[in-house]
Amino acid sequence: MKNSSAELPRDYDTWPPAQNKRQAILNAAADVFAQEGFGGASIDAIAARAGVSRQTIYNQLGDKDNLFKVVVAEITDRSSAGFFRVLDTFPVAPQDLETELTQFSAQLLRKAICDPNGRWLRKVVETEGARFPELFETWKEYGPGKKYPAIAARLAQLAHGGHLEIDDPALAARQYMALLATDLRYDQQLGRQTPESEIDQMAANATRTFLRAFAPRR
Amino acid sequence: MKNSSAELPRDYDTWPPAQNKRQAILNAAADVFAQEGFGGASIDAIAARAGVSRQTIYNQLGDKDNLFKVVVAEITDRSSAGFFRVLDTFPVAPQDLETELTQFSAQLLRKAICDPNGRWLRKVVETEGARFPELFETWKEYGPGKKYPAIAARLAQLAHGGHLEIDDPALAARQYMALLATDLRYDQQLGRQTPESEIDQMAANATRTFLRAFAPRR
DNA sequence: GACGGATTGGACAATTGTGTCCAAAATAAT
DNA sequence: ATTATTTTGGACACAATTGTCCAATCCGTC
Repeated sequence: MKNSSAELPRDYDTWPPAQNKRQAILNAAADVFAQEGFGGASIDAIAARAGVSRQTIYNQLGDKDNLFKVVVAEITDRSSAGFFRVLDTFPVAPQDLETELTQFSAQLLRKAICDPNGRWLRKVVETEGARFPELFETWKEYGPGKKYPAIAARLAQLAHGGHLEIDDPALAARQYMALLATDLRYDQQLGRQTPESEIDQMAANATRTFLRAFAPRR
Repeated sequence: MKNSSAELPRDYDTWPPAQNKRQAILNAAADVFAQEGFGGASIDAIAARAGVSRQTIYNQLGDKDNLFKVVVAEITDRSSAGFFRVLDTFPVAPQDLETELTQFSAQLLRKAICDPNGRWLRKVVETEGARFPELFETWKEYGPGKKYPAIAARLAQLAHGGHLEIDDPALAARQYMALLATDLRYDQQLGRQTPESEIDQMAANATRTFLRAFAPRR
C-alpha cells in the first residue's frame, strides 16, 4: 500500500531486528519523515511501520522533535561515511584519466548520491531545514562543508600532476558534482528510482564533459 | 515571526488586493504549503496569512486538496511563462558568444530559476510529488518536458551555425542547466537567498565551463 | 522456576485540524 | 435606497495526533 519511492536507508550492520528495536524505529522514522514531512508524519505511522508499540518509541527516543534529530544525525553519519569510503578510490595518479575518473564517478553516484541515505538527507534538508536550523548547521558542516573541499583537493592534485588545467579547484569541484547530478535530479524529483543500468552512462556523460572543459589545452 | 525564506510568488497583474481575495489566498497558500508541506499546512494558517476568513477559502476553492491543486497549476503557469519570455532572448546568431550567452544565462537565473515561482515549484514537487502523481505529470510535461527540448533546440542551432560542437543536444541542454544551477542548490538547500550580486558570477562560471567543453576544437 | 527490565496495548486528556452551518455584517450592483 | 452577493466569525461534530499512565505480558538471565 505504502510502497513509496523513498525507501528506508537500512543498515545491516546491527542485526537481527529483534535485538535492536531502536534501529527499526529509526529506519521507519526515516521513511515516514521523508514521505510525509515532519508535520505530516505521525508517531503512530512510524510505530506501525517499525512493527513496534508507540510507547516504545517514547521510551527509547523521547518526543517527536528528539526522534527527528536523532534520525538526522544517524543518516548524516552513514551518508558521510559512505562518501569518504568512495573518495578513497579517487584516481590521484591515473594511467587513463577518463576511464578511471568515469569509474570513480559511477561509484560516487551509486554509493554516495543515489544511495538511500543521501537521497533522504537531501530531501529532508530541503523540506525541514527552516524548522531545525541548528540541526542543519551541523549537516552543512559535515555535508557540503567537508565533501566539496575534499573533491576540490583531489582535483587540485590532478591539476598539479598536469592531468587537468584548473583555475579554481573549489569551483571545479562544485561543477563536477553538478554535472554528476545532472540527470539524477530530473529523475528523482519525482520518485523515479534511477535504474542501475543508466548510472554508468550518467557517469560517462558527466566525466566526458568535465574533462573536455578542464583537460589541458593540447 | 514567520519570516521564512520561502516567499510567496506574487503577481501584481491583478490588483488591488481587495478585489481579488482569491489571489491573496493563493499567495498565502503557496507560502504555507512551501513552508510546512501539505500535511503540515493548516487552512487556518493560510487564512490568517491571507487576511481572510477560513470560510472564504472553502467558498472559493473547495477543500484542501483542491486548493493545493489550484495553487500548483497557477504557479506552474507563471513559472513557465517566465521561462519562455527569457528564452526569446537566446543568442541564436551571436557576435560574441561567451558574452551574449553569459548575459542570457544571468537572465535565466534571475527570472526563471531563482525567481520565487521556480523555487516554490521545485520544492513542492520534491516534497509532495508522490502524493499527487497526476498533478505532477502535468508539471513534468510543462516543466522539464518543454523547457529542456527548447534549450536543446537553441543549442543545436548554435552548433549548426558552427559556434558549438555538440553530439547530443539534449544532453548538452541538461548539462548546461545543471551547470547554471551549480551554486544555486548549494545556497538554496538551506533557505539562503542567493544574493543578486552573485548571479552574474554564477552565470559567468557556468557559461565559461560550458563553452570550454562545447566550443569547437580550435 | 523466579526475577527484573523492556515491551505491549489500551485508555486517557488536551490539542489541533477539517469541513459544515448559519446569522450578522460588510460590500457591490441596481 | 434597496437588493443581491460576499465575507465574516463563531459554533459545531468529527477525526487525528501527541504525550502520559498503567497493568498485563514477554524475554533473557540467574
